[in-house]
Amino acid sequence: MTDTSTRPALPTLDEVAVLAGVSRATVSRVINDSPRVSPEAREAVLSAVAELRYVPNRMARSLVTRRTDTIALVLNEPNTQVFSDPFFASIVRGVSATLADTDLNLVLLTARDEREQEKVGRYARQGHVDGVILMSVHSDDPLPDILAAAGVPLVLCGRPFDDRAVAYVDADNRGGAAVATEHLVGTGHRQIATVTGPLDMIAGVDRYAGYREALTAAGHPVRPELVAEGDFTEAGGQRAMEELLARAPELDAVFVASDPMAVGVLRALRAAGRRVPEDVAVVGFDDAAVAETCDPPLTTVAQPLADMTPLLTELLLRQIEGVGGPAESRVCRTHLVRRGSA
Amino acid sequence: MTDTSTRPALPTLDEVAVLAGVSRATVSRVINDSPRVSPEAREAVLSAVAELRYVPNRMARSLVTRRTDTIALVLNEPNTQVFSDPFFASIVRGVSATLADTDLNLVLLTARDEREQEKVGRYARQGHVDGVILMSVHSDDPLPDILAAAGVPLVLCGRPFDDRAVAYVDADNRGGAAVATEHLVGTGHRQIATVTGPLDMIAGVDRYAGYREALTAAGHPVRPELVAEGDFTEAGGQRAMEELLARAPELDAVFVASDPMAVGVLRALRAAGRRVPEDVAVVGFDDAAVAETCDPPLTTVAQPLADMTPLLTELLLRQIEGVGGPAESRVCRTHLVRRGSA
DNA sequence: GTGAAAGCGCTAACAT
DNA sequence: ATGTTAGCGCTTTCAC
Repeated sequence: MTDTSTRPALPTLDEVAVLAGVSRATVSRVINDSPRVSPEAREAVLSAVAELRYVPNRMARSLVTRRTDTIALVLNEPNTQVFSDPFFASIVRGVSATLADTDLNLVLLTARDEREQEKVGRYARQGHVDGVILMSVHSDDPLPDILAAAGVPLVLCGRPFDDRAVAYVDADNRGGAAVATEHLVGTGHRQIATVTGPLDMIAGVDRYAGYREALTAAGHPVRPELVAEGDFTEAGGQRAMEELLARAPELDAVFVASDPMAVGVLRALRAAGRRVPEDVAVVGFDDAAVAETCDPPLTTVAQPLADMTPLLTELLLRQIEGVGGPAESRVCRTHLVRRGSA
Repeated sequence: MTDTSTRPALPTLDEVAVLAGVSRATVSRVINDSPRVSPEAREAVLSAVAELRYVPNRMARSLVTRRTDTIALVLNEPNTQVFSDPFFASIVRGVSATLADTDLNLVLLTARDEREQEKVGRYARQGHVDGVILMSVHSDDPLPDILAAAGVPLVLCGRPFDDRAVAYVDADNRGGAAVATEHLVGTGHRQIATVTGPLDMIAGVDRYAGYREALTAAGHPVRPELVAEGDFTEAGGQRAMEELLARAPELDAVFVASDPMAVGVLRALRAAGRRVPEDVAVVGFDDAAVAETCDPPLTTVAQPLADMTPLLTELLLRQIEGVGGPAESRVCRTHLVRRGSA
C-alpha cells in the first residue's frame, strides 16, 4: 500500500494532450476558450479533460500570465467586533455577490495588529492577488501606503483621511448627515444634539461635519455640550446619550451617527423617562434594517450599499485591467428614509 | 511618460544575484535560510535584496515546491448571520493567532450557496492553498467530499454527520450537555425541559443526545412536550421557550443548547412572570462571555475554544507535512461553569 | 487550425 | 561554500 498521506500527482496539460491526440498548445487554447480551435479538436480535448479530471495548475498559469484572478478583501480593524458589524457583513456579501458570475475569486484577509498588517502586505506583494479592497481605514493605517508602494491595485472602502491619490468608494456621509440634521431643523427643533461616531474614523468625522454644516446653514450655533462621541456600538450610543442628558437636558432632538448607536440612544432616553419622538426626536444613519426594528421605527439616512459594493469591484477591476488614467473614486448619494412618527 | 497604470516590473532573483555578485542558487539559499552560505555572501545578497526591494515571486516558488504556505478557513454557511456568530469570530481569531508566529498565511473563504461552494472547491483544487479548515458543516454539505476527492488536506471544525474518514475537531457536545442536565437533576429538578439547537447541525444533535442520555441515566423519562427546537439565535430561543411554557407550564428547569438562545429564553421566562432560578433553573452552553452578561449570570457549559483552535491548525499541518497515518480527529473536553445562583 | 519552442521565476539535485 | 543545470506546468509567439 502506498503512502496515502501524499497528495496524488495531478494530471498535467501534457497528459491531456497525449490522451486527446493533440499538442499542448491546442489543449491550452481549449482551456482558455480560444476561437482558433476546430470543433473536433475541442471535443477531443474536453473529453480527455473530463476523463482525467484535469484542473489547470494556477501557479504555473499565473507565473506566465501574471494574473491570479483573485482579489482580496482586507478587514483592517484591530478590535474583534468587526465581524459582528452588519455593515461589514453587507460589504462582504455584496462584493462576493458581484463576483459570483465572474471567474474571479474573493479571499478575505484580516489584519488585527501591525504584525498581521505586514503579513497581508507581504501576501499581496508576493503576487497572490490581483488587487485589494481595503475596509475600515483608521487614520494611522499603514496598509494603503504599503500596497500603493508595491503597485498593488487598491480601492478603499471609505474615504481616506488625507486626500491621497488612492481610489475609494464611500457613501456621502457629510451630505447624509446634513440632510438628517436639516430634517430635524425643518421639523421645528432647536436644541439638536448629536452622538458622533469615533472621530478617528472618517465616517465619524464626515457625519459630524455634516451635522455642523446643516446647523450653521440654518443659523444655529454648534454647541459643544450638545455633542458626544460614540463608537458605533449600542453600548457606546447609550453611554453618549446619558452624557448628553446630564449635560444638556433641554435638548429636543438628536442626530445619531449610526443606527446601532441609535438603539442605545433610545434605551437611554427611555430610561431617563424621555419620550420619542414627542419629547426628543431621533434620526439615525447607516443601517436601515436596524432602524426598522426600533420601536417606534426610526427615521434614518440609509447607506447605499447596493450602489457601493458593485462600484468597489468595478473600480478595482478597471485598475487591474490598466485602462484609464489615475485611480478613480466615487461617492454614493445617501437618502433620508422617513419612518414612524419622527 | 510611460504608462503608470501598468504594474512595475518586479526585480527577480537573477537581478539580485548580479548585483550581489553571486549565483542565483546562492541568492535562493539566503532567501530560504540555508546554513550553507558564507557570511560575506549572505551579507552581499541581503543588501542587494534591500536595495532592489526584492520580494520572491510566490507563483514561481510554489510551482516547484508545490507549497503555497497558505491555508484556507472556509465558512460554509448559507445564511448571512455567520459573521455575527461569536463562535465563528472566535475561531477565526484563534486560528489566525495560532498562525501569527508562523510564516503561514490564512485566507477566509465564504461559500453561501452551491455555486460558491464549487468555486471554493475549484480554488482549493487549483493549488491555491495547502489545506482547508471547514466550518459549520450541515448534513448535506458537498464540500468535504469535493476536497477529499481532490486530495486537499482537510480538517472540519465540528464533527461530521456520518462518521466518515475525515479529520475533525469538536467540543464534547454530548458530554457537556449531559453534565449540564445532570447538574439540573442533581439540584433536585424533575421537569427538565430543553431548547435544542437546529437538528440539522451536529452540535444541535449531539447536545440533544447528551440531554436525553443524562435524563435516562437518572431514571427520568424524556418527554416530547419538554423539548423544543431552536436555531442558536436569541429570537429562536425566545420562541422555543414560549412554546415550552405553553405546552408544559409545570417545567422547573431548562437546558438551553446555546447561550445566545439562553438570552431569549430568559426574556421569555421573564415575560411569562417566571423567576430565575427560584422558579425555573436555566443552564446554557457554548459562549461563556454571553452567559456572563445574563442577569443573573448563567451557569453554563463552556466551549473549550482555547483548546480547539490550536488543534485545528495542528491536525491540518500534520496532514500537510504528510506525517502519520490516517487523518486524526480530536474531541475537546467541556466543563460546567457555575455562576450566579443557578 | 495546429504544433514546436521559448520562456515565466524559482528550487533542487549534482558537480566542483 | 558556491555555481551549473534541469525542470515545475503553463501560455504564447512564430512558423507551417
